[in-house]
Formats: sequence, structure tokens, C-alpha cells
Amino acid sequence: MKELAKTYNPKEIEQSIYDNWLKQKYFHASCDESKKPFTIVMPPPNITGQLHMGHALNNTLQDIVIRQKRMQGYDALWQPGCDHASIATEVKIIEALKKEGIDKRDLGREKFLERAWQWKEEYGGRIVNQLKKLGSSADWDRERFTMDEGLSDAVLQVFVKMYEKGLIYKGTKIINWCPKCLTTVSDAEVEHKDTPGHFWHINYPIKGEDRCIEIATTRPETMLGDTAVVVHPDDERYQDLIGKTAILPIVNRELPIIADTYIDLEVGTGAMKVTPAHDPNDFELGKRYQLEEICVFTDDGHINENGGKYEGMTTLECREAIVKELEEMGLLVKVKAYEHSVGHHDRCGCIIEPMIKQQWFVKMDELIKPAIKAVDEGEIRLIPARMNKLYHNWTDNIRDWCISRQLWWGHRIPAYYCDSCGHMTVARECPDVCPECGGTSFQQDEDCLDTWFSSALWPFSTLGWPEQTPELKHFYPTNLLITGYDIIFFWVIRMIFSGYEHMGEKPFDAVLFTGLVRDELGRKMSKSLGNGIDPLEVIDKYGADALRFTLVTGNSPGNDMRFSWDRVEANRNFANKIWNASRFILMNLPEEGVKTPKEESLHDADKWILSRANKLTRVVTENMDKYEIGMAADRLYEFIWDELCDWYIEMVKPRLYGEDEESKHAALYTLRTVLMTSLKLLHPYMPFVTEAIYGSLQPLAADLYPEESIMISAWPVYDETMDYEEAERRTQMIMEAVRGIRNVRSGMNVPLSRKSKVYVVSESEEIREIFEHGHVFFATLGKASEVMIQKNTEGIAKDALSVQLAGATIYIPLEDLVDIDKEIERLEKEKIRLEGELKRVDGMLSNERFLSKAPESKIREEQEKKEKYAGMMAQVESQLASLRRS
RNA sequence: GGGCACUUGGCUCAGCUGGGAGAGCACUUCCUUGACGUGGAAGGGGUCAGGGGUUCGAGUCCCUUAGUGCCCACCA
Repeated sequence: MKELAKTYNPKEIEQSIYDNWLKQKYFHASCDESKKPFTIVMPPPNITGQLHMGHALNNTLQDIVIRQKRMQGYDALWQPGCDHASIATEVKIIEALKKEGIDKRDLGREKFLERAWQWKEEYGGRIVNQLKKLGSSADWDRERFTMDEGLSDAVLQVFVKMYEKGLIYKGTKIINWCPKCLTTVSDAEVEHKDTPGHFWHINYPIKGEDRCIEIATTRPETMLGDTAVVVHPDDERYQDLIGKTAILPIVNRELPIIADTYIDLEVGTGAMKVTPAHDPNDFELGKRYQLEEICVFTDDGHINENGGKYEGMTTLECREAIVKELEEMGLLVKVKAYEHSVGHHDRCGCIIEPMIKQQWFVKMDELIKPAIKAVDEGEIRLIPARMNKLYHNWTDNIRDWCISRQLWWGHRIPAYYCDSCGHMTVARECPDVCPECGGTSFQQDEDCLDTWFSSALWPFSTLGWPEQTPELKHFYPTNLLITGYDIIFFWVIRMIFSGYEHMGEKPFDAVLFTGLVRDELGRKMSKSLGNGIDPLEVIDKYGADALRFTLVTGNSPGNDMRFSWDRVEANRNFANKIWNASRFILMNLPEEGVKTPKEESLHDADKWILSRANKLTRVVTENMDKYEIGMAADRLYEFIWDELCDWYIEMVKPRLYGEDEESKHAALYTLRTVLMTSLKLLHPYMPFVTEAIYGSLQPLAADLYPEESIMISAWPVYDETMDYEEAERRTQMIMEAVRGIRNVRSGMNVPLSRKSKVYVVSESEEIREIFEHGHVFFATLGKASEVMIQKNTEGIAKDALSVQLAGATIYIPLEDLVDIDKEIERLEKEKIRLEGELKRVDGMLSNERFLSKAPESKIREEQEKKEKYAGMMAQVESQLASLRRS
């Protein structure tokens, strides 16, 4: 037998265990048609990424589910891979180039992409290695990358197909422009923040009249592109101005004054300038009234040639200059502080500029329908259910998805423009001949696709689509997705409609949402705050098992959680507890193992713990099946620590050291069996420590547990013939007696070394028999020098202390180790407690409405309690009386 | 402007479809018993945010008030 160290040291074992799992190919899903599949696709981390707590939580949950399913005999596939993270990666590479003094554009597309691939080779594996440290049992042999040949092919296929169906189109619309990243971004990537700003009230003179119309704006610089002024048709203030013309100050452009109900009478002056090129609302208005769209900004946030003398200024400089000029002209009426919502780029944080540009879009209205239906009708279950509302939040207001990005790192749009006639051909490959003019040279569209365009295909592209692979057939649709609720819009929704559109089927049955992992103060972990806790540091200090257990307990799905070092330590201690309990069992188990004993030789206590373990199996399995991961973990913790370690192991010691071989054998068998069940149930949560122990235990039990690794061993199954209700009841009675004795002794500060006689008095033959049977451990746990079990109080000193149980009384002779006042105090407390209980029960039982409406079983239950409490109360009272007499 | 969540012992949080308030950490007292002091035994501590309602019975369902956090929204 391998000797286990006195304390569990995760660092010593984790790496070699993991390496062995890899070597044995245990993570590999065989794609075996005869087995039922269970599939999880891993949300692909960015290749630029470093493991953070969010990943750790996410992947721990996925690993727990997939390990359990694997043990249950499923063909369990956890499909891993990485995302090329178009913009995130490109930004990093640009930064790296900048340090070398190189500009992206000088380098050119081809050389830039070379650098990007180099970067991918260098850093792409980093996060995967970090996931491995966590114990992740993903099928690494099947690792995919969104820019793999196969996945790129999927992207091309989808793009062309959708274009041909009219679901993808090229259009000129107002889009979100990031002046720093120099690319469009989708609506989902714009973060609206309430930002303090100003309302500038400006007078626009009316043409040919000696008066003005006062408009209010938060962005004076955009006035350079104004092409109208709009008021509400019912606004009495401006009735006579509708249809007239205003003169745009500085620029002297003539602006029609139009009326539209879009205007809110309450806001500002009720008159608004219209800048169709730089505001989404104005854009709509512009379309409605055929207004001119005058773009006045350059892509990098400066004023362009349409800005006249302001050309070349930044937008902010221009704002100041214009305000100053208006003031000098006497047209600035007033400036008010005003808080308004400003869109920021979620990645770089700078202000998004609405611009009109020609871009590629995915038409959403039809595409989204099956995705809405699937969630509404429960074909795809979101956990927790309240996420349905969040989901709807987005699906109900969906607009066409802008998918083109002015970036190089990503899937290049497969549109080709004929050099001679400009005709556009969308095809998987560059055409040989222009169908329009017969030209033979083409330019490919410069833009790339939004990163999420390829991740939307992830559940089937990773399985080989568009090839009809066996994997695709076997593993799709997948069963579960586990991800953060923050990417519902980016990813979850898009996978759902993509699944229906391209596969004709949902991508997964259920989505389990995780919350955010916050720091100990409840703050979001972020780079800028520097409060992030590195999961690898936690693993290094306390082990992966402790981290995993911490992340999945004390938290329910979709709720944020706080990280706490205290909890990690507590869970490390739990790992150590199992380690030591196992060490104890291994020390006692004979080399040749233990045969299954006859049922008669099992002690009540053995049956009790076997029965408890059996019920644990049921409750853990049920909870895991419901994805109540944390609940199952709590139960395991309680069972292993309280019932197995604190009770059963202590109960069993006298038998292990005693002479009765049959009893000893039964105890050892029970210990071995229950430990094995516990380890297996715990394995998905704490894979390393359970595997380490299993490695020592399994050789002693190879007949029943042939698998050389716990990872591939069979998941325990609840067996109703193993429910020993009677033995549970009997054992629990003795446990209650032991607690009572400990309570009395502790209440009087009796040192453990001081043993005393213990009398068990009961008129019930059956109860006396229970104590006779449990005598072996009752004596040790109750610190008894001698245990007397009798029918009456004969021979017991009058002043003996007593503990009342339901059908028996325990007496401990007072002798000289006792403080009478303390005992009276204790009994008084007990009396008060019983009085309370009796009052409650009486209240219920005397309530006619309760008697008439509550279920029969509940009423009977309460009646039984009443009898029990009444008996105990009588005992306490007589005990008190006799103590007071002495 | 909509919507969602949270408010339970000193701290961090569990508590599923309503039926005697729980855990971890912290705290008090005791214990070097032959698995573990990363341990064991016993214990203190909560009007489950406030108010109202439904019910025989509410931390759990409904309404409402307050505080906190988050999401969505094209009010210039």
C-alpha cells in the first residue's frame, strides 16, 4: 500500500495526475454510436487571454458536469477551442508594433497577418495550459480555433449562403464608429453611460426675419452638418415657424424648419437641430424628409473638409471654438449642465461616433423568430429562468447586425470587386471571370467579419460542419452551454439563431448562466483596479480542488459571488479531511481487501452509514441532473465531514481495535464501501484529491472496483434495497443519547478523561435492545466507564443527572464531578425549550382549521411530537424537583 | 423611462415546488483519545429590510415602501 502523507499536499500530486489522465486519453470522447452522447462546447477563450476567475468558475462547472456524465457512461464530449478575438488581438498587435516604432499601415496587410499568426503561436496555448491546471477534462485532441481551415470554411459557407438568401446585405446606414480603433462596432459592443455634459442653447436666425429659433444641443460641433431644424407639430411656440427657413450660424446654410412628432415638447427648447450624418435619430428624420447628409468628421475624430475653417481640429477643439464664436456672435443663449447617455466602445472605452458608412449587415427580423420561439416554448431552457427576460430584452428590440469591421485579423469578407466594371461577386473563392463584363482581375473586400460571426457557429463548426462528420451527427445538438450572462447578446442569441438557420436545429438544450466573481469587497475584478485575483495563484497556494470547490459552493446560478480566501482555506481543509479519513481507512484495511459480509453481520451503525451514503447518492445525482451543482456540493461536504468522519469513523473505532473479527470485517467493508462512494460522488468537484486516494484504495478493492482511475469508474447508483430505515432510526437514537451525554458533561465542564457510569433506562424492550446492540460505540462516544441498560431506575443514585430521550432516559451518577446549580440551569433551559415546543404543537392541534385543512400525515406527525415532548417534560420536571430537594 | 436581482446570525452566503431558521469564517469554553490541531466536543448569536394581504400555517406566494446593485432604451 502506498503511504499517504500526513497532510494533503496538492502541489505534489496534481501535475502528475493530470499528465496521466492525458496520457491515458481519458478526456477523449470516442464518438461511439452505441453510447448516448453528452456534449458541452466550451466558450472559446480569446487567444490573447489569461485565465481569470470568470474562466475558472465557468470551466469548473463544465468540468464537473462532464466528469459526472462520463462516469455515468455517456459518450461525454467537452469540446474546447479558442477564439481569434479579432479586435482584441489586433489591438494588442498594434500596440506591440508601436513599441517597435512600426505603424500597422506601413507594414501592410500581409506582413501584419504574419505577425498575428506568430502571436497566436506564441500565446495561443497559454490559456489552454492554464485551464489544464484547473483540472479541465476537455477533449484537447479536438481543440479548435475560429480561424482553423475548417472553421473558416464554415464562415465562408454561411456568409455566401446568407448573402444568396438575402440575409446578408451591403448597405449604407448610420453605424457605430470607434475613432480610436478605426472600425465599426455592433450595437452590442456599445456601452451607454450616463455622462455629465452641457446643453448649449443656440439661436438660429430665421431667414428674412428679425428673429431666431432657439435650439438646444449637447454637441455644438455637429452643427456643421446640420441640414434642418425640427419642432413638434403641436407646439404652440413654433406654429408660425414651421415651413420657414433658418440660417445655420457660422456656416450660413439654409435649414428648413420641419415638424415631426418625434420631438419631445419637454426637452430643451422643443426645437432641435437635425444632423443626419452624426446622430441615429437625426438619420431617421433625414430619411423621412430627404434631408442632405453632411458628414463633417474624419474617421479618426477630426473635422473634415466640410467643416470649413475648423477642418483639422479634433471634435473637442472644434466644440470649444464654435461655442466661443457663437458667444462672440451673440447667438449663444445659455449653457446648462446636463447629464446624458453617451455610447462608449466597450473595448477601448472611447466615445462612439455615429457615422454613415457603407457596411455589411445581417438582416435580423426573420432570423430571430425561431430563436425567440425556442426560448419562449422551453425548447431551450435558460437557467435561471429569469434570464428569459434578459434574452427578450434584446430579441424584442433587435436591429440588423453590422458585421463588417475595418480590421485585418479575422475572416475577410468573401466579396470580390471586378477591376474593370466594379461588379461585386460574393463567393467562397475569388471568381475567374466577372459575370458582368468578363474581366479577370478582382479586389477582395478589405473588411473582416465581426469576431462573433464565427463564434455564432461554434456549436456545429467545431464538430466539423459544413462537412457531415460522424461527430456532427453524434454530438449535435449539444446538451449544455455554461457561460456568463454578460454575453447573452454577443454570443448566446447568435448561436441560437445560427443553429436554427444552418442546422435546422437548436444548438443546445440548456444554458446555465454564471454570475460574476467579485473581489472580497464585492467589486468587479478589473485590470484598472488591480483587484483581480489570479486563479493560478490560488491553485498554487491551496490546490485546484480547493479553488474549484470554492467557486461552486455558496452560490446559485446566475448570481454574482464574492471571492474569499477564507473559503478557499476552508475547502482546502475539507480536502485534507477526506485525505486523512482515507488515510485512516487505508491504515486499517488489510492488503487482501475485504469481502462483502453477510447482511446479518452488519451492525446497525454500518447499515446506517450505508443507507445514508445511498441516499446521498440519490440526492447528489438528482441535484446534478438539475444542474444544482452547488447544492450537491453542500450535501457532499456535510455527509463526508459530519456523518462519515465525525460520527461513523468514531463509532467504528472500538470494533476495529476489538477482538470480534466478524464485526471488524463488517466495519472495514462498510468503511471501504462508503469511502469509495463518497470519493466517486466527490470526484467531479475535487478531481485531484479523489484520484490520488483512489489510486491507493482501488488496489485493495479491485474485485468490485476494477477501473484503474476514478475518472473512468462508474458513477454510484441509488439502490432502494440499500435504504435501511430501521437501522437509521435505531442508530440515530443512540446518536441522540450520545449528544445528550456530551451536552450534560460539557455543561458541567467534566473533563473527557473523567469517565462515568452511564445508565440507560427504558421500559421498552425494543429500545433496550437498541442500546445493547450499540453498546460498543455508545460506551466510547459517551465516555462511559460502564454502561448499564435496565428497565427501571433501580440502583441509580437519586441525584444522578439525566438526559431525556423520546423513549428512554439516560442517567449519569452525579458522584463528585458535578455542579448542581449548573445542572438546574441546564434543565431550566431545557424546560423552557420544551414549553415552547409544546405550546407550538398545542396551538396547531387545537386549531380547528388546521385540523380540518392540513393533510392527515401532518396532523399525525404533530400529535406524535406532542406525546414525545410531554413525556420529556415530565421527566425534566421530576428531575428538577429532585435536584432542588438535595 | 422600462426591466431584473438583492436585503436571512459579526462577516460571506445557502435555503427547490409554503409545514419546526442553516453552513463556512469569526467568537466563547473544553480536549496533545492511536486519520486529521488544515483536528475534535459543547456553546452564544437572527422580530429572515419595513408595512399590508392570501393561507390552518409565509424567509418561501401576492401587493406596497425603502435601500443597494445590475441590465436595457436613438430624449436632442
